[in-house]
Amino acid sequence: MLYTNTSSQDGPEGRVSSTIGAITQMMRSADLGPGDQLPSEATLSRDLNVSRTVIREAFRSLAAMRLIELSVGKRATVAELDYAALSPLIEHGVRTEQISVQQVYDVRRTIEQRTAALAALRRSDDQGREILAHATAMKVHADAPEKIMEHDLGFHLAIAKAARNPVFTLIVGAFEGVTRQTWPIGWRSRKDQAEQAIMLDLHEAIAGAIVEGHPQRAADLMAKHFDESIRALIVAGIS
Amino acid sequence: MLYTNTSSQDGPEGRVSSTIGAITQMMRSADLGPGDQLPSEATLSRDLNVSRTVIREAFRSLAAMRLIELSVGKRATVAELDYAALSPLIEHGVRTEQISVQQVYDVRRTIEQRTAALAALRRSDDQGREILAHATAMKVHADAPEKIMEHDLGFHLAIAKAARNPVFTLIVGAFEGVTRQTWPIGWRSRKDQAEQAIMLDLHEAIAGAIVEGHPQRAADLMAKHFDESIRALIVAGIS
DNA sequence: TTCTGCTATCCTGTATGACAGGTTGAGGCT
DNA sequence: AGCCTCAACCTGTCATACAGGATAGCAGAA
Repeated sequence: MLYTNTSSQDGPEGRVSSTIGAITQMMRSADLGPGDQLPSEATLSRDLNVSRTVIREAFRSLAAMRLIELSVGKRATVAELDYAALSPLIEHGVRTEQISVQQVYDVRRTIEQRTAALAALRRSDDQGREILAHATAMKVHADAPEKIMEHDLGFHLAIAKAARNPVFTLIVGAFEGVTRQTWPIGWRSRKDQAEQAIMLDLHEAIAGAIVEGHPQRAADLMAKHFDESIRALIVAGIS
Repeated sequence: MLYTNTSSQDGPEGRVSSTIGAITQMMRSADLGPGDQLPSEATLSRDLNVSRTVIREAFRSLAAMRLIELSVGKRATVAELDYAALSPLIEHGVRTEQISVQQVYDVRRTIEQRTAALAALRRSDDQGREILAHATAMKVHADAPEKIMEHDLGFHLAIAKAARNPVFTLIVGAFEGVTRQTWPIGWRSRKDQAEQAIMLDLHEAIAGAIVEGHPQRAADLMAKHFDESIRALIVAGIS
């Protein structure tokens, strides 16, 4: 009495895929929002006529796509958007040489010109302060590249958040992993302190333009910043 | 003799997460590229001292993130970049009202201005022909909105591919699902044939600028196109 | 009566064994 | 040499079992 399942037709991609579809459709029908609970694995197993194994693999898939969140002992919940969701994919593309670092920086340049302009228009006071704080912190820790990098990443992410469009945040977050791997290379290629100071000053200038509400200036400075960063990476021999 | 596993420390996130890390690191160490095979589930189960269950859930997660590809009977292989990888995440964000349609279009406007300019600079002859073909096909099927939409989607994706930066393709592809759901609304809001003709002409003009190699003109026309599309959605009451 | 602590219950994480069915390569037959 | 068959391997799914986290409800103490 193995297959009692002749009634539900599996798509050509197997039961797990069908189940993923069924669960997403169920979320849609029930109009579940972030934080809402999904049925338990056992319940879904009964309702969809598949084993708990299949439900679990479907859950894992949905969790990997950041549509739901799993935690032990508790039911699965609908997930909030997470800016880190896309990082693994981009890192994989770069590692397998399907994406070059320069291509990543070209996209960042395009996106962040816009986030800088939007941030200048839409930032809250708190967001303005946070952006400025990251920029000044970068200068303070001038001898600790690790800390400079963290504040640099925080700087760009804070600008994306201040642009008040979560899709931009998502995209900027997607590049954080790759940036973390390539940043030290670019930093080392800026040989003397003068070159390093130029980069730090640029960050401060961008923060200033955003805080003072000059979108065009913020965008232009951001473009300049990326031109300079890309140049530094080329000097270091990054393709 | 249940837990023989005291040697390998599980991270605080459970064995599946640790195993995902171990597998990605293994791919890195072995320098696996797209198409290369991973070890079998049984082998990994032995090597990593976890059950096949854990290996399978880790594989499902990696497959959901599009880092690997699974197929029955064959071993898992390292995946090529797939422009459709991000669609589910964006759709989820829109469905749960964490992202608005206008925010999606603002990002598309930003990105596709750039892809249009790059396409004008870098397109191959074949790519130019394909872009133009989509634009003219949209006019031919003027009475079949379904077909117009498909050629519209193909048009924008072809431009992204002609820009020769897979990250742009990835991002443009991410919005295909959402666009497919909102496109008909925008189309219906263009009441008379004159308004519809404007949109079709714009596509043809963009294709022309790309084929003739005018990046600035292509970008400007693309911006105009999105301004018009966003206006049409606002008229239709899309927030 | 209200607060506290314990327990029964539900739920997820992991392991194990079993079997159906797809895939592939090694031999053997023509 | 070319083709065919089959055994070995591999993934997909199911059933069952148990450890341990989470939680509500009940009982006892203040």
